[in-house]
Amino acid sequence: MPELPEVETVMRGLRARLEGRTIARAQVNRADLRFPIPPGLERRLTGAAVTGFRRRAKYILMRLAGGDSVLLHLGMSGRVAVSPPGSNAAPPLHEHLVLVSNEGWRIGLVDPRRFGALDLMPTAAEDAHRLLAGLGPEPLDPGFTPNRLSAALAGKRTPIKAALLDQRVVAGLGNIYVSEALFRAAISPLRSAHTIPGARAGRLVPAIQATLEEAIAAGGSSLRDYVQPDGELGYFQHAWKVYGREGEACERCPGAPGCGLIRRVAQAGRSSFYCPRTQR
DNA sequence: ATACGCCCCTGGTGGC
DNA sequence: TGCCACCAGGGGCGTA
Repeated sequence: MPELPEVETVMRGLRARLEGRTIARAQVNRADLRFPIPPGLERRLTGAAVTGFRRRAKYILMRLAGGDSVLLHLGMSGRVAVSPPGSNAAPPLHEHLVLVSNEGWRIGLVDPRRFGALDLMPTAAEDAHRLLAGLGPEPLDPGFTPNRLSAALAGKRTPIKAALLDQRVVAGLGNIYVSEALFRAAISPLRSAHTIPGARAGRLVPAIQATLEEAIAAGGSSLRDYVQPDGELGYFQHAWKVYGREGEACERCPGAPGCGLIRRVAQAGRSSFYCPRTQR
């Protein structure tokens, strides 16, 4: 799915077409996503002025004049398709929500697997929403420090890979960027989380931040169904050092004697990629 | 509290 | 060409 960089890219695409505009038309085509789209959403959106956007973890929040916020989560396969006024291409399959702005831009939420979600809540209570309430720190905020991460990992016997996927520890990382950040920090995904606090956390925090910032600058990673809202592909997938590179030589040790090849292991049912020689 | 397996759902890919 | 197993960016739930 869209992880933090992809969600950030999608949020910016929505902002460019909807912030300061009005939703002229809203249509729900299919309500049974991860949980049902609230029955009142269509009516609440129609005619609403959009005042702003915010991202929290992998969630997008769209604020409406009048005090409500729409929560959008893309799940594994969700994407947003934005098309300009006058384009009359056939709507894509699995387009569950369509918005048309007062300027005629068409915004479709497409999600084949329907693991995504839409909800409606008062803007003042955004952070109290059950899906947002337990989230850990934003990795790109100043509050995400080695000390904060160390405190969250202290005493955890679980592998660092699983700990970083836990949205209560840090919010917004997913399977791709955890592998990439651990490579950058030269830490094995198999290492127990309680051994990270200290110097390793000092490497890991900037590694997570640099990985995410570079991915955002590249428009995210494109694979399977992810494209930016304007239809362009993100291109960070070309910068992956380990994800999806099983059997290739690690770029930190190509050709070196005893050079390890990138290895794939399953942890908690998800693939982790790492270089067994340089990641310890 | 914590950790793991399983489930939600559709589609793409590669092997036979 | 067809069929089938397996895999996929998330996350919540029940069970130990």
